[in-house]
Order: sequence, then structure tokens, then C-alpha cells
Amino acid sequence: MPNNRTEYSISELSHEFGITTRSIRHYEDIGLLAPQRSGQTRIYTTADRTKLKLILRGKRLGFSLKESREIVEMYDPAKGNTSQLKHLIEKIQQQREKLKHQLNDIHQMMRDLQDAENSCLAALSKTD
Amino acid sequence: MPNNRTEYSISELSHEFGITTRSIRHYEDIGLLAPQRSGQTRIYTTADRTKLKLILRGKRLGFSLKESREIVEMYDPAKGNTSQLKHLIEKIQQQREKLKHQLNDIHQMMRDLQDAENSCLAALSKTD
DNA sequence: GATTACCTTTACGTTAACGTAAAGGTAATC
DNA sequence: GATTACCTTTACGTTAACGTAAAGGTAATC
Repeated sequence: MPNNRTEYSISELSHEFGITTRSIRHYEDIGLLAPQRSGQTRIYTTADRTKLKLILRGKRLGFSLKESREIVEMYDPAKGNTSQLKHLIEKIQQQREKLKHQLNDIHQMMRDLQDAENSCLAALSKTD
Repeated sequence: MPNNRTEYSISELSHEFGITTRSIRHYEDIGLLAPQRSGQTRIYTTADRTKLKLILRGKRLGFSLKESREIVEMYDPAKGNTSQLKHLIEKIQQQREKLKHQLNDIHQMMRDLQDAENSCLAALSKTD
């Protein structure tokens, strides 16, 4: 299993992640990806692939592409001066807070689902 | 603190949840809410309010209104026969699976954020 | 050399989730 | 009785996130 690939075509990525090439190009249109070119053809690196993963994970969590951009930019090792670093740390904290709220929502929803299931089971046992 | 309200106006709910009345009416348009009427005016019960809460929580978790409909219908005590109950239990399980995946995504994202923060802190300590 | 399988760009179309205006009704207060 | 604060419906507009054609280029295979 040669998992040491370092370059990918757009269709390889689209197959791997179950999305269309149109989506991947769209992410580029709005500045989330910037693959190299070989002539006209796009060439994606493992870093591009990772960014794509971040975008799709964001989508699963209900992030807009604009919100995912912040995540992607955190991954980018664009570093900078002290004030930029401090600003980035602040952003990271904000994302963490948001995720904490989502965790609360998920746990609450799981409790609710448990309650719903229990009353279903109770209704079923009465029917027996 | 009289928390024993049983009826609410549309503006009361919009203020409480920080959304517009337009949104609330929209949820009704697509069949997520069905408040009573007093003449022309809508009257919301605590059950309606709970449904609205479910919708908004779903939105925070990235659910579409169509997906939230499933959650709302689980809350509805519409019960039914045995096969309907079993079907509902299946749906509940599916929602749980989806939430589990979201939990994984959140935990992974939190780890990534921690990594990003650590490298920021490392870069800062070098600057000192 | 034609079919196949990729790749490209341009550009209009679509769906969800509302926003926004227009036009009007009611009930209390100045 | 006019202003204020609510409520209503109808209907067109907007934004995000792509979908979908159209038109064309390249590289390998039959």
C-alpha cells in the first residue's frame, strides 16, 4: 500500500472524498485552495489534500466555507510577528469556545434522543 | 420569576431566541411549526417553543431545516402502531450515529487547534 | 485517426434559508 | 383621532454552495 503519494489530480481527490471536481474548483475560486499547475492541469500536494480535509470536516460540523477558511488559515504555517501570533491564538480560543458549545448541543441532543427511544420502547412493551 | 408561561407571541419568541419573526414564520411555511391562532394572530404554546429550540439547536449543529424536521417529529408524541414505533427507533439510532461522527470530528478539530496553539506558543517563546 | 478518459474555462441555473418591501389590520396610549 | 406597537399576507430579492451545460484541449489506446 503506497501511501507515500505526494501529488494528486483533481479527480483522484474528488473520488477519495466523494465530492465533485466542481466543488474542489469552487473552493479554489473562493481562495481556500491554490494548487500548482502543470500546464493547464491542477496538481494537488498533500498540503492541499489536508486543507480539503479540513474544509470537508468543517462542512460536516455546519461551518460555512467562510468559517472553514479561518480553520484552513490556522493550518497554514504563515506565522508572522508577535502580534500576529497573539491574534492567531485568540482566534484559536474562539474556535475552541464554539466547539465547546457544539459539544453541549450534541450531548443534549443525545439525551433527548435517549428519552425519545425510551418512550418508544415503553410504548412497545405495552403493546406486547 | 414567573416561568410558568404557557403562551407566547411571535415577537416574544423572536426576542428570546435572537431571530427574526420572518424566520419563525418561515419554519411554519415549511411545516415545522403549526401555532394556534387568535383571530389572525399566532399563539405559540410551550410545545411550539420547544420545537423552535430543537430547530435552532439543529442549525447550530449544521442541520438543514429538512433534517431538523426529523428531530422535531421525534419530539412530537405522534406515536402509532408497532411498526411505526420500530421505524422511529431506527431513525433515532441513525441520528445517534450521525452525532457520534460529529463528536469525532469535533474532538479531532480540538486536537488540531491544540497543535496549532502549541506551535504558536513555541514561536512566541523563541521571540522572547 | 477516431474513441476514451481525463483535463480546462465560462457562464447561466438551482436550492435553502431567509431578507426586505409594500400594503394593510388592531389595540392601547397621548 | 393620530401616533405607537404590535400583528398579518404577498411577493420579489439575496447569498452560499455548488449543478449543469457548452465548448474546447491533451494523451493514450483501438
